[in-house]
Amino acid sequence: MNKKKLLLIDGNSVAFRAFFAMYQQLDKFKNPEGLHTNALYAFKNMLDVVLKQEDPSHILVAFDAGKTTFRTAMYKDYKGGRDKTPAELSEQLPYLREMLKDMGIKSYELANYEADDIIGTMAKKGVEAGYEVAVVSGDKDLTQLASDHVTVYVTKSGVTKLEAFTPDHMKEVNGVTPTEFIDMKALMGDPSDNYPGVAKVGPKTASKLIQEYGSVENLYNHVDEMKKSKLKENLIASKDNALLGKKLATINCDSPVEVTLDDLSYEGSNIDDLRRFYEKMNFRRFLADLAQKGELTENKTEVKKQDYVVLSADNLDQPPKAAEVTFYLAMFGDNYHLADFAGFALKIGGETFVSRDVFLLQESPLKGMLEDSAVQKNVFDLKRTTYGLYRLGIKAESLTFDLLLASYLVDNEKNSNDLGELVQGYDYYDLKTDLEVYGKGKNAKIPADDAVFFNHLAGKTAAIAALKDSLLKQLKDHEQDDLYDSIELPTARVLAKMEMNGIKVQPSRLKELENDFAVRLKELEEKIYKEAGEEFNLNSPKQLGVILFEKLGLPVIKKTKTGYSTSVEVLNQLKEQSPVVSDILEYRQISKIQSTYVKGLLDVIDERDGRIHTRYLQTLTATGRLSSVDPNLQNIPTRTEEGKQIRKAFVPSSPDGYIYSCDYSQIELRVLAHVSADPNMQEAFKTGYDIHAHTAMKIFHLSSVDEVTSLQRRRAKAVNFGIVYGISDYGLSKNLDISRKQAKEFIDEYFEQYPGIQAYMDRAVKDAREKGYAETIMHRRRYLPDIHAKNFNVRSFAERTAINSPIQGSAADIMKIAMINVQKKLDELGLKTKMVVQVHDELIFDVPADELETIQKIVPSVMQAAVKLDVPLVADAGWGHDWYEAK
DNA sequence: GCGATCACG
DNA sequence: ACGTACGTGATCGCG
Repeated sequence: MNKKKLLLIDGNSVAFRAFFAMYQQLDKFKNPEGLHTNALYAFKNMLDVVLKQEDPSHILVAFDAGKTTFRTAMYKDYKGGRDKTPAELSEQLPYLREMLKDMGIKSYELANYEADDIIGTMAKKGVEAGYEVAVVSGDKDLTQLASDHVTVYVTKSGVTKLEAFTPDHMKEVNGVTPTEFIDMKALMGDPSDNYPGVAKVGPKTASKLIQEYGSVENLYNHVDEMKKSKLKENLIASKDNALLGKKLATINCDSPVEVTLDDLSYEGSNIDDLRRFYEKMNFRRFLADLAQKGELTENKTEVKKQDYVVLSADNLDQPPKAAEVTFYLAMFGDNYHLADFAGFALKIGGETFVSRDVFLLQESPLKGMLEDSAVQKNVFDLKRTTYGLYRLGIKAESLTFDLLLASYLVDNEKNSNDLGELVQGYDYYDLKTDLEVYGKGKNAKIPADDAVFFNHLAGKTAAIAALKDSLLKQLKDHEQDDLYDSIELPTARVLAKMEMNGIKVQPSRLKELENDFAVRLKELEEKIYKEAGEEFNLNSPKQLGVILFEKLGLPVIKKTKTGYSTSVEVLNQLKEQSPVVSDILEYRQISKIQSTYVKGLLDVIDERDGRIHTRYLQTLTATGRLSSVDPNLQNIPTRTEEGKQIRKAFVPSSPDGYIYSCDYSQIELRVLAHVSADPNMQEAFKTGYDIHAHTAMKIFHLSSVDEVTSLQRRRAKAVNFGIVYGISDYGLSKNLDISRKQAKEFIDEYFEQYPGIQAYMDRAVKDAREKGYAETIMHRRRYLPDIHAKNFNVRSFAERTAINSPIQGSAADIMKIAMINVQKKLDELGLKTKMVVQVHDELIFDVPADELETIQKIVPSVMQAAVKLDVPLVADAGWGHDWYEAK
């Protein structure tokens, strides 16, 4: 291949990003000599992504040579006031160069010049010589180099995601061309490089000015013609700053670099050197990758060969008796309610038994073992395993270790439903991923070759057994053993039962709705076509946009990446201008209900028992909440009357029975009152006030809750919600459709009235910064590496998450405890009532008529007693002959 | 396979 | 000045 592609990497800035991208792993990534290795590791990950994406013929990684450069000669404070590079990072830099060398990649630095100048110079040379050039950096300074033949990639959240800056993209982001971006920077200044620019000029103003005048110089040629304004004064006052800024911001593309393009030719790694380097750094992951690559080119060096015995009807008595076994039940596909069985593996001590024939499990030696509570079972995915065995008529007992749950608690980011992938996160490489063994998409299948499949199955039990102790230790170190033993494991068992129960659905009620909605949709459709003057696909936002904004000429309120936005928010603002808009809104609403709920639910009723069996995902969310899939029963409509009708189809299993619903009142705000220890908010809950009215009274300075108007209450409610989300004046103003200034006043007054809340928010952010994670009342963690991000938006998002996660997550903890306790009570009392659905703060039960009274007594009280907070927990109940009535 | 949209807490 | 609310899943059109 003759393609000439030059890859230029800004070594310092990418290393810096790499370091902070894996900052929370700092202590984990150390080689045996105590050298930190996290930046090296992340840098290598970035290189892999870029090498694959760009497939360069030539590569250079440029480094800064030292503190003094031609820029410091111009302006001595250039890059002054910067924090010193952390020692944990600088110690890695020499090894970074060593790694690059082993990878066959040239490093280069030049006295008096920055890496940027080297890159600019080589990019220029490259383009002149007919190369396509790709530049990778951790900051945006280099984007000024973008041109027809130069694409600048800037790392985004972490280092393996890259944002491509082409001239077009520059124009979109900044409104100016890459070269004009220099002028923009000159006006704005750059706080991180420590030069000032013009007072009060940020990106918006700078972009506008440069779009108008083209350059700093031309701007100053015409500055006298500008209307009198503060901006004009500031521009004139800072002329020298702006001109200096331009010099500092301009990359020198004619630096005296001594390397030639030919020097940069990339021929690939020196595998032996690289292997030695990985060994020195203890990069087992990369070592495994090297081994796998070897597998592709040389003869097959399989993953570790497992020893196993194939079980059949003839040797079922062979597995020995034991107090502890590791068991894996293989089903093909995610939905274990319906998935085909594929086989199983059973590891007892050093022996592993495998088979494709899951019906062997129904034979007494194996069934007896699985149902024997004296035999502890280690598994991967307790709920899936329990459900699969239940389908085989086996009531599994003593599933006491679940690697999936343990790993989710230790670090939910490292978690995966694919065991092979999960264990790699724990440096275990003797198991392939399901993706590798089964394949992807519609080509995926269980391998026909026994040797391959059995090895994979046996490998799974080996991996579970191998990681058990380490995971248990990590749980202990995190003070999470109680969360694991007393909350997650029992919750999994409760959820398995709820999934088995399912909820009864009356298809006739959905069919009626289907017909009604079909008629209404048809009418609306015809009306809209008439109003629009033509037929089009109403479900296509693209086609709808053309009709509304081009044909009917309505004003464009918001744009999306792909075109006009036609969301509810936008359409609501256009309602007055054209009658067709209201009809479209109505069509959208009905159509959503029809396709997602009426048709969607009809499709998933189990014909065998007339019920819907959702699956709860227990190890998915970042906060500890559950999610519900196939179908999602946690978003059944409730806000509109048409939508609510869906709930009439959810019925008790006996005709005279009840659907009983019990939900926590304001659980998140109560958690906030508890964790913040704010006396005023605690007082409001202890007194039993309507919390939103109480907040309104406080922030609007009323003397009693009776004086609160409904508008004031609505606004106070929005503020309360906003607080839980990590409020901003902008978000609140948008939500309430008020000015940003007014929103800010509400927030300020709120903090005044509830001083503990502000303190909580500050503490939440500070704690997250120090510990690297946020934590719930039950010690559930959420890691927040972005809390150290330099990018304002990325960091702000992490800060809001640090505030929200303990609140949302603690509420989730509480609900899980409640579910366990309620189920325990149902069992103790031998009730036939079934817990059937959980919707975050609400539990739904299928209750026989004669148990209603008992349920009313026990459910709210057990929920309220789930944990003891500094404010009371309150649960409200409702019931009726279907879900609609149970409110 | 992804973005836009909209359903829920 | 920066540009935002927190957490989810299903459906549709479109490339």
